[in-house]
Amino acid sequence: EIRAGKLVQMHGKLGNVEAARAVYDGVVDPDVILGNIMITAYAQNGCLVEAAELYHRMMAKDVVSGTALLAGYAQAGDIEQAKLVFDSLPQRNVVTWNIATVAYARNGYLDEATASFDRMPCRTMVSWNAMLHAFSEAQKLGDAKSVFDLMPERCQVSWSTMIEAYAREGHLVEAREAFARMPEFDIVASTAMLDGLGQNGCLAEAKAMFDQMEDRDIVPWNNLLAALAANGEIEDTRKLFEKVPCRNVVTCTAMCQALGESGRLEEAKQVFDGMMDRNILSMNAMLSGYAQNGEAEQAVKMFAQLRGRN
RNA sequence: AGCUGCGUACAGGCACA
Repeated sequence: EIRAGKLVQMHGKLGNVEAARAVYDGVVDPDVILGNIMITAYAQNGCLVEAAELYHRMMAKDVVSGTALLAGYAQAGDIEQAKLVFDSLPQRNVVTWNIATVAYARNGYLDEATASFDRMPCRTMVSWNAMLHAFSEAQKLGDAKSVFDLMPERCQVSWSTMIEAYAREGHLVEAREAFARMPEFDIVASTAMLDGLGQNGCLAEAKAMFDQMEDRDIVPWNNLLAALAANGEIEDTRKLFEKVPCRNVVTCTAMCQALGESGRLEEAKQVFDGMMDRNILSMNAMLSGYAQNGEAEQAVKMFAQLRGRN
């Protein structure tokens, strides 16, 4: 039964709801946890009707069942339904409250998010981090700082969120200071710092930060690439692009965009054609490349393709 | 009772903005 759970979960994560359901249906007497995994699989893929139906049909439910359903509506941005579900739940725990708080914040209801946070019976580190991030996103630096200072304890997520909040408002002094005060190294915090430096024109410092990083994943590469491109250093951008160990859509889209903006349409096209998986954003980059270089016809074609995807 | 663990739900960095 544990293996069935893993399977259902895996199919759900890959977006294959039918396969998940098939495995679930093959289990004779599914227990609560398996049912919860199935609800999650539905919820994460936007199958909210099915998720709700399963929830209501399940004989044995626990607090996770309802919370998983709530998470589905929250993720879909359906605040109304999410609120209805939240109010109807027989039990709520701190995760339930966290999801409600984040759901409000993500959909622009910052006051409701704050109210939810304030009304929570108890808070975990996740609750505090979520609130911190909510203020950061809403560009309420002062509130973010208050949350950060009031938190009973801070983890790496807290620090990187705070650094990002500073950097996004251009408060590099504070960002650097927070970064220096962090107890241990963290890849995400370093990357946030690097990006902040790059976005605010401190190219040399961003480079230095990049060189200092020991375990870089793709994101710092992409950030440095963006910083170079924003500085108009198209040659260096191109050189760096060649060196990126395993490029992803973001890398290629940024490169394509930069090449288009600098009038190198042929190269932009090459990068675009070499991309493994294109999405709306990469197509949009190519489209604006055509548009900016007077290729109206190609631009229109790309636009048609882009619409075909929706 | 206490401690420890678990197959399930929640928070941080990149391209368009």
